[in-house]
Amino acid sequence: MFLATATNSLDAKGRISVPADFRAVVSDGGFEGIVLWPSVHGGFLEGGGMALLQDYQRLIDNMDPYDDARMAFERSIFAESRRLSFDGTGRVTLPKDLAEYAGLEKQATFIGLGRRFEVWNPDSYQSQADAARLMARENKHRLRLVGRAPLRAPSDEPRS
Amino acid sequence: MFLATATNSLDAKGRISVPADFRAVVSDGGFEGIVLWPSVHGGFLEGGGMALLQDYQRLIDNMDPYDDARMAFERSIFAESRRLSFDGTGRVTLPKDLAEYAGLEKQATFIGLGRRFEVWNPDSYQSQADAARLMARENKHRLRLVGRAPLRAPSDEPRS
DNA sequence: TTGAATACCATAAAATCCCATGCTATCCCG
DNA sequence: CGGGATAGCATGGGATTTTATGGTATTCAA
Repeated sequence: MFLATATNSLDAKGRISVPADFRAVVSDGGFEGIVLWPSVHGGFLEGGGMALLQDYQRLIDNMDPYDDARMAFERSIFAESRRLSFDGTGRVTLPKDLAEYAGLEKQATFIGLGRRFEVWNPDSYQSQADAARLMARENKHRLRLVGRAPLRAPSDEPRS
Repeated sequence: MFLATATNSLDAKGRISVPADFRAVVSDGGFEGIVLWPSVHGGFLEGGGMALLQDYQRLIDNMDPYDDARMAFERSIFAESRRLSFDGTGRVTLPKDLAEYAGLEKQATFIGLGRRFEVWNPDSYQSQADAARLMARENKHRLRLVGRAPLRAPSDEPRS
């Protein structure tokens, strides 16, 4: 699972260290590296290991061949994504167009989001994070762990 | 289940012993350590084992992919949380930013809350606990309603 | 041959491992 | 019941390894 956030530097050759925790996660897909693509949600990158891509593949296989969403999916993820392998010390070289798309220059922030991660310009991310925190607080009631929760009155988590 | 509370010391390197009871609980997720994140409810930390995070993962997986709240949760839970593994004697190293967020210096109090736990500055927790007790006393008449199931339980109706 | 991409080496800082010690609760046996 | 042995726990410090990052060499192709 991709967790935590870390900000690392891009060097003159466009190389950047992938956080060690993330490297440990992607080692399962059989490919020593990550996959990155420009996000359809905004000016940042999304990524994961090969295992994630295989999950998406399986998802798409189950969609109707002429479903619009399917084609959008195929185009926006598979067609746009790059396979970047680690060098000896766990860095990848960021293709120029991806760096440009996400506005990455000196540094980049890796954000762990469970199954996948995102790569942001550090400054742009800050405001995102603040907004997310606010919204999470306002919607906290939706995070109840109903699956394994014992039978109890519908009051909120006993945050005492 | 995380139960009871314990106060342990932070050493010069930022290490702190996780209460032995808690260590026994988290061993299930396959990862020998805990996960901690800054609470959105106040200046303290929340934590649990990997199993708890997997529960959240499952919950989020079932939300609409385009739901704004979903992204907010991903960002405020996965992105903010840290995976801290035990050393040989059951300690973890508290990242500086987390310690700072919760105002932890010499000591920290672990509070078991069943499925998860919290980590507080001992002083803050004390005053918070006092306030909670006071509020509980002032509102004790409301407590009668809390334990009750929404559709009335067979045992607790006075049945005049 | 020149440029770009890739592999290899070096280093400082940070995280991790490993061993030692005092304390406390528990057990066991007289 | 008592007192010593024992095991588990919290804590301290030094040694070792990993990580992030910079630079240099080498390969490959145009």
